[in-house]
Amino acid sequence: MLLRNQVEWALHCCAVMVGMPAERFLATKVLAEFHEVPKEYLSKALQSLSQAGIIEGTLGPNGGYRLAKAPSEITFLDVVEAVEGRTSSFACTEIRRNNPCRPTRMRDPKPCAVARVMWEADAAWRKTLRGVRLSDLAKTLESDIPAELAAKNTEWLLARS
Amino acid sequence: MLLRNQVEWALHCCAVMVGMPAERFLATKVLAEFHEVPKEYLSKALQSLSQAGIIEGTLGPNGGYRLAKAPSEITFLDVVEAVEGRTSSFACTEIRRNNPCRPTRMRDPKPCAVARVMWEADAAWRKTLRGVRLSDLAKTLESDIPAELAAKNTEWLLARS
DNA sequence: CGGTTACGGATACTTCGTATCCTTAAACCA
DNA sequence: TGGTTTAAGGATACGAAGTATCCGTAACCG
Ligand code: SF4
Ligand code: SF4
Repeated sequence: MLLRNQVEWALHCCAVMVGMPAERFLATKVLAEFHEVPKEYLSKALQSLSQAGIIEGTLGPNGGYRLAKAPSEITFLDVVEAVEGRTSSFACTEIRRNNPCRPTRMRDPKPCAVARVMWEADAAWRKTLRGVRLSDLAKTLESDIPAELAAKNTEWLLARS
Repeated sequence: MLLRNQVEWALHCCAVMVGMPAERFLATKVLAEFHEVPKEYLSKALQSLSQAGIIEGTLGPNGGYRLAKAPSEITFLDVVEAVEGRTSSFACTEIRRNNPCRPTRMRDPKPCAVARVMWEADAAWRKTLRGVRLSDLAKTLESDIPAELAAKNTEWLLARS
């Protein structure tokens, strides 16, 4: 069970956008070159984010994407679910219905104990992701990344928009 | 991102074994017929559980598998990790190293902020699974499943061992 | 108008989960 | 002792899903 690498790309792109001056758009091409990932494929991830209302895009020269909301209004879960989907990691096939002893017309009042536990774990995973916002990430990166490098990154990105 | 359905099978097989009288072995063939899943493929999942020390197998007629430990000593996480693996759901490709502005010889003191959050969420998922034991599951099933059906299941399974 | 960009559909490639088959070795039984 | 049953594990085929690329369209800009 592995998350798509688009999740990583999407999160990094968001991290980059948080550091950009408001109203400025970043083109897919620039983001792809910055991370050295295939432009066309990264585009799909950004489209997912756009569709989810996390970022917004504009066309034409100087076009691209920017955050559609305040960084404090965007959680990790928003980003992850936009590209990975909202379905639980545990899929229930209802194999208990195959039980040969079970009366054919028996009704299942509720999801079985196994599924409930697995879904609870999935909820805990999502709760953790929902608890971290892009604004939190920005603050962490501020102390993680040397100010000099951060400035150089912003400059590099803006020069190509 | 989806767990293999072997996880579901493994958990259900464990649930069944908890209800069996101690020392009795259940053959792969019987477990497969009970759940209506392919015997040869289910066998792989059971082998994983066996290798993880969760169940133990014996050969020959009346052979099969049984729990290797007390139900209170086996957690959901043990079962899930045995078949699904212990690697985190978030794989870090270290794409921050591709940053063209980054000094080539720069050392990364620690995993970046993005990865730390994702791994924290993964830890929360595992923590939830570690908190539920097979003995807990047995207790829940006891109130979920009519006693009559439970008895019939046990009888059906024992008759074929 | 021509160039740039997001957008979305279609398509190929690659990886991984699913499933089956076969052989070996151990345990049991007649 | 020899034949049967079963777990164990390697090899292989198949299918689904993730990865990646290509192309046409529509919007934006100078
Ligand atoms: S986990 Fe429970 S609800 Fe899901 S298929 Fe198995 S028995 Fe049914
Ligand atoms: S998540 Fe962080 S550590 Fe992992 S690849 Fe991205 S930048 Fe590197």
